[in-house]
Amino acid sequence: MARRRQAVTIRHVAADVGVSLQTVSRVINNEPNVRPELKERVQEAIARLGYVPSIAAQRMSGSRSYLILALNDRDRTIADWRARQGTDWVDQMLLGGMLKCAEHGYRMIVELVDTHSDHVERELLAAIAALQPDGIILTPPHSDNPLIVRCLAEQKIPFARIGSKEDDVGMPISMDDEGSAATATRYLAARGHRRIGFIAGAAEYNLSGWRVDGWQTAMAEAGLSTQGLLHPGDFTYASGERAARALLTMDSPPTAIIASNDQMALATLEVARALGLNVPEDLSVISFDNTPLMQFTQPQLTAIDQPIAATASKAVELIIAAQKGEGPIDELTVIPATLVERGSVADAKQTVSA
Amino acid sequence: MARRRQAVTIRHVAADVGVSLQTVSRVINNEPNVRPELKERVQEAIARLGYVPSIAAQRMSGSRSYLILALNDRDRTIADWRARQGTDWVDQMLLGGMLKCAEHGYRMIVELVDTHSDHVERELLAAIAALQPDGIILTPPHSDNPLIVRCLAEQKIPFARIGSKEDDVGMPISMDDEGSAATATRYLAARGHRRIGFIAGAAEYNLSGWRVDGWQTAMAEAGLSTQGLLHPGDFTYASGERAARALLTMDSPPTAIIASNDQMALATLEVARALGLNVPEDLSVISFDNTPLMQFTQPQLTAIDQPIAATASKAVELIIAAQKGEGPIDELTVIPATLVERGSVADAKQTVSA
DNA sequence: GTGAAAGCGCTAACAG
DNA sequence: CTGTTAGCGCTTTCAC
Repeated sequence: MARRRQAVTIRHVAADVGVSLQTVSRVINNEPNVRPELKERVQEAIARLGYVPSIAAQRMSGSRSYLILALNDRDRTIADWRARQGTDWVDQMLLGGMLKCAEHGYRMIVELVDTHSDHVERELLAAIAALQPDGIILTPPHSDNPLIVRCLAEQKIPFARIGSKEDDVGMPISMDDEGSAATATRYLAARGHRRIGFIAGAAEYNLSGWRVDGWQTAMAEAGLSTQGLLHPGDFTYASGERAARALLTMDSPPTAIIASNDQMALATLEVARALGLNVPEDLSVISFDNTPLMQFTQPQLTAIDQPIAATASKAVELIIAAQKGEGPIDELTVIPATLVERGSVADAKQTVSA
Repeated sequence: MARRRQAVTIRHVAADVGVSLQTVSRVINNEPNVRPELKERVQEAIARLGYVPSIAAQRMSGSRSYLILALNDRDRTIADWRARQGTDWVDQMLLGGMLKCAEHGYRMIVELVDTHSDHVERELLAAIAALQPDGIILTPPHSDNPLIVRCLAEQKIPFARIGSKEDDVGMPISMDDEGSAATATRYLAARGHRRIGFIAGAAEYNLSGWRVDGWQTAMAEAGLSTQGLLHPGDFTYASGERAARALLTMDSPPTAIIASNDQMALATLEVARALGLNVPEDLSVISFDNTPLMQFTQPQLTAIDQPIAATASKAVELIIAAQKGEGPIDELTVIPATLVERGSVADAKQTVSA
């Protein structure tokens, strides 16, 4: 393979304009101390010559790499891709994150890391050493993985923690899990539901707990009991099936169920069907995440939409700001989630008791 | 921001073992001229110190960048992401391409380029100058965009052309569009269908034509006429709707329709419903692509599955091989596609005529 | 087989 | 305000 060299370098530009490399460098990086007139001439030459700085060289000389790593959990991500169930988490991250990166001349690289591996740190350090990214975006469940978080803190790389509320290190961004769970609960209560079941997500994800909290808060607000109405799950279809079956076969079963993700909501739909319950007439269902499938179920599912793109976009902004020396923003950023109304919720039937 | 430097460099390793930088470099790159015993000691030190070469530095000194660019059409990709219809093209590319990259120590960067822009070349050149990738994967419709192809050929960067059959420059890889269209057609013919309609894809994509070719070939084989059974489309739902309506309202309409992508198949389903036709009893439908949604339509759609992951994986292999100086493989690589049987195809009804 | 020297394209630090 | 100098970490020559 022929050794490929930069076609046009800072040198060419400098020679063309008749200034030093430094001046060109200053113009590129929008630094002060260049006369407007000169700056303009340099910019003209850059455009005319089609000069684009080499990221590798910029990184080498100790400046930015213009690279942001988006760290996702290896097993879960690959499983989602293989399953082809329409889970578009990565797409939404790219939509929000990558486009925001592009606005600032950055690139986003998706990196998969096994959160359970005993050498997470080594994997991470290797990626950092190889790429020298300017920032890292952690997604659940990495966002609260102490090994990863500590490792990054030591490296002094700005990092955003999506789905985390820990503000000890890094920049936490939550999608308002608690608030949106409460919203869903209130929405059901307003329709007359008194017994609202809740299927929790994997305990490994902190957001699972917040969703439960939101439900409990709203239930308490409405003066409703949660006794026996909470069932654990782990985000898988199978766990949703077990939970839904347990909830729907109990004495005085719930008339509405909130599932902590789409797969478990899908399972709930199926269990209801098997039990001869019509959705939404006999059972209202609300799911979390709102992946594309939710528009194609029978009936279409009312769901809490996770603002993944907006969150990823915000994460990139925070990183770039931190990188500019504006210091990491360690207060929690909350991106609001919304309830998408579809066809899986109906008013509760009139109770027989007076 | 503190100027971040490599924690452990080739220098540390060299000093640790007591050899020159050169020797360490040779070991890293698996080059000859290092005694096995020495090589082992160096490798041990690398592992112990946790040394990982800096990609930026490697690129700087004229070697590989270990970066592969996956070029997708900006508008279409963003539209798909925004629509949240479950189109998982990018995911499947990552699944196949990124994992294959990882096997070889490469990274894949997704890059969006507007194929219609009059400065495609400038955009492309800018990405190349900035990233200095070792190879580029072109996806439709970029794969046959003469501006892009010529530009890359001049840059002497190995590039794969997914969905192309042009072997003039670059490495073409097709997903057997013609063959799989023929497969679908034969599958329907074997079930007694004599009038099989075909909705073509956007003319801008060469593969649209190949799919038509495959259909025509198989129809001819079976001694069936294609007269009036071909209708243009452009991959959008709206165009599928128009085409399906035209086909189904003609005199002696088709009893089966093959749509060149999922959106148009979805539209066909809807038009059939509007026309009071039951699928599959009155009309059989086969779609192309097999995005996740196809499992959730009513009925589930029988579809030709596009082996995107396998294709992307192959593209990465070709690039890495070419990069190693094994020279570009310019013969067409064909990745076989398969027909996924679901519920949208039934035997043709007995014709009334004896 | 192994090592020393030079330089990739850029920026930080310092002079002027 | 502008230019000069000295590397960043690595690989390529080219000696030995």
